[in-house]
Amino acid sequence: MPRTPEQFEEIREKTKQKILEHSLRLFAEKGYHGTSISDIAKAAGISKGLAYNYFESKKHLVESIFEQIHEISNQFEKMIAEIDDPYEQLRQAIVFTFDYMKQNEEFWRLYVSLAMQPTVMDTAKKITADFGNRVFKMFTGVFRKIGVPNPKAEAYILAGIMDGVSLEYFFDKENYPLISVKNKLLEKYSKEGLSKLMK
Amino acid sequence: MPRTPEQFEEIREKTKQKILEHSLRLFAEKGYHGTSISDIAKAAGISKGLAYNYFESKKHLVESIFEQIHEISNQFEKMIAEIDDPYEQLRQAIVFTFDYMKQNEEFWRLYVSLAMQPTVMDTAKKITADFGNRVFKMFTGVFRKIGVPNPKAEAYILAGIMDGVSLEYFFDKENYPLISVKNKLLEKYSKEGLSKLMK
Amino acid sequence: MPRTPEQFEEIREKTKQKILEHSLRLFAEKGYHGTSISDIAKAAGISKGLAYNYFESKKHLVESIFEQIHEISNQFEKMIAEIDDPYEQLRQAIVFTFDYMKQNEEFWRLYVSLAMQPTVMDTAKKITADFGNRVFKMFTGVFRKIGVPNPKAEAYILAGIMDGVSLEYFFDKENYPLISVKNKLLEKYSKEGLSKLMK
Amino acid sequence: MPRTPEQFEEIREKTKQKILEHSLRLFAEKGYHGTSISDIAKAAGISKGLAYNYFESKKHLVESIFEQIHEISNQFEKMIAEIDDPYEQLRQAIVFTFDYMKQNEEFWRLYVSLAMQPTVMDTAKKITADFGNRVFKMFTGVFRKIGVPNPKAEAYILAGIMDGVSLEYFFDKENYPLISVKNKLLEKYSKEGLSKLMK
DNA sequence: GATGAATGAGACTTCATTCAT
DNA sequence: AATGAATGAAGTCTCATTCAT
Repeated sequence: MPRTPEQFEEIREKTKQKILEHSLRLFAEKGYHGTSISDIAKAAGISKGLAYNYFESKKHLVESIFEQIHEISNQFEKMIAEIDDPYEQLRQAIVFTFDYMKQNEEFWRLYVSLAMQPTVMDTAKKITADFGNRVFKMFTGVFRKIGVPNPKAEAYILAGIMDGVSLEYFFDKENYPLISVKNKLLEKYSKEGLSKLMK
Repeated sequence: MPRTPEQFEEIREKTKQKILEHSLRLFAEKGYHGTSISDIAKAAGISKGLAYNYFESKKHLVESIFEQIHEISNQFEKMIAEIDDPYEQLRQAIVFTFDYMKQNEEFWRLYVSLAMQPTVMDTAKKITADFGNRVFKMFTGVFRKIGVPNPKAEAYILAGIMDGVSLEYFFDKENYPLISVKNKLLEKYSKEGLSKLMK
Repeated sequence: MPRTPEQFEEIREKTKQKILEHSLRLFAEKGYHGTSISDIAKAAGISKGLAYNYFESKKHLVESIFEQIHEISNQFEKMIAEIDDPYEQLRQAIVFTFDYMKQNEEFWRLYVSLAMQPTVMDTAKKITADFGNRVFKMFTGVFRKIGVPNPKAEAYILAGIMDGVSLEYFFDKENYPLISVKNKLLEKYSKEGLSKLMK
Repeated sequence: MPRTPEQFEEIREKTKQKILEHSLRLFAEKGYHGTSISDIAKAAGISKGLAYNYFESKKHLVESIFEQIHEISNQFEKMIAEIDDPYEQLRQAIVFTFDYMKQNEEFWRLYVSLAMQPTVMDTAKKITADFGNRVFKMFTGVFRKIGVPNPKAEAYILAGIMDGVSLEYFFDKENYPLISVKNKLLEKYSKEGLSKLMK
């Protein structure tokens, strides 16, 4: 009994997801160079050859993972766009970042570890840059609306904080006081916090 | 007649420096995994074998480079220790970080790119953690002296900013408004900036 | 369609045998250190890389070969155990050794050449020691049954003869009077030979 | 004050001896391939370059060591030649072998471990063969004089015993009952021992 | 006589990728 | 769709030997 095209499609999708899942985990755990296609295939319970049926190359595979960032980017922008109050926008941006970081550790870790790797990925660089730009523009807009002086610099700093905090959190997850840092940031970037600065 | 020990020492020192220099550059440019000993030897104008006369492995080589961070760490601490006024301490810390970043781009870039790599280096991790701790303690002390609420969180945030800014600067050096960000930070962490927050 | 597991198994077995065969020959001919994986691969008509699909290192490869000694050891013991008469046991032991030596020259040569190499193989040492012990115990038992004075020393001497004769035979196969030596030994260790000694 | 030619000669001789000594030790301990010229130079307290001033190559060095066997050979033959009684000749040959083995362990160990190595040394092979032949001829002569049947085979066996015992002794020095084996052999090859066989 | 920096060939090993089935 | 044997390039590292001083 031959499978219907739909069944084939389903199998393909499932297998693809399995590969993505395990390679994300392994890349995050052992690094891009520390993870071989063999490792991934074994973890995903498929043959090495099959992996190439789904992804052209190791690079394409990691880039595929990386492209998830688009989705995040979209979610993020959509969420922000639905809010009117710029202070609330900031609050949600911070909350989202911290939540996402905690809930998608593997992805975030991979993202952080690869973004700085030269050579590995031109595409990744572009994707990262694109994401960075969108976030940055969003922040700039918000700060401008609020009326902060030099909103661009302020946006770069907030973006920097987000990146820096991620970096350090992943560097030493056990000891990082994530909640206390988050609260402090929410306070700093609240209406009260910002208005103090503007006096 | 053999060369004198001093002559040998001089040769060794020179060659060692040449290797360190070129490997720093290449690691920063193409990443640790993207740079082979062969590349380094070629760049340094020596044979592959000779590199191993100076560094027992590729890992040891990169660790050697990494250990410069101790020196920076010491410079940094010493400089800060010589200042009494906590506001001035903060100011100098920020200035130092930005200056160092600009003047030692290659090293800083390598540092940032390796610190997040799993697998590669236990030593690097330890060195990085150590450096991070020292900076963090220093910041905490300063903020406590100033009387900021929750000085620990404040220290983590400032450390995060430094890391995040570095990250983003190196990610897109051409377009990053380093000076404007630096000034904004100096303003935020000046006596006036901080006292506004504490009201 | 992928090959069936059986087909894969068959391929693996064939290739593995090919590698073992050629490496045994080369190790015996040119010594362990004188034979590179490259040599073996070339001889076996496979790529260097493939050799590592079958044996995780050069050491493991030679150890794999070496482990054949277990089989010999077992054959030897089984054969001896099936005989009741101790004189016949001795006779068969001698015959077996000489026959095996002639029929498995390469293996025997490798065995002899490696057993004495320091450094190369801890495993080989253990295997060799184990084999030696079993043979030695067997001989001791036989001599004790026969009632020879100091059966232990006698066993050590017989074992020594076997090793020494192998050594010298392989050292100069062309000229070694293997048959005449064998006969002499059979005579010495026959019922008549031994009973003369005990008078 | 320039050195006299004699002084130079003395220095040369001393240094040469030092190199020979340490390389013998290291070769015996770690094997020929496991010992580098660097190791030897370090152990002998000289520079790598200097070693090449004394020995053309690593091969030549080990061959130089090997040539000591000539001396032994000569000592051995001279000693035997001075004895008239063939039984006493055998006795002394056995005693000499065991004594030499104990007193020159390193050399003997190297000899045993290298004699079987293919590739390494053509010269060593020749030297070894030469030594073997002389011993063998001597034994044959003795057995012929005594009137043993098939003196050649008997000589091969005795030579084999000597080699085999050495091999096994060095393989597990701690546990080898060298004295008891030696006594047994002296007994076997004494006038009484041999005459029993000839009845 | 003496040094040790420097070379370069070659060894072992890994791994992304291909391909016959 | 699926397998895993097979390839081959490239990488790390070692070491006998040379050579300028």
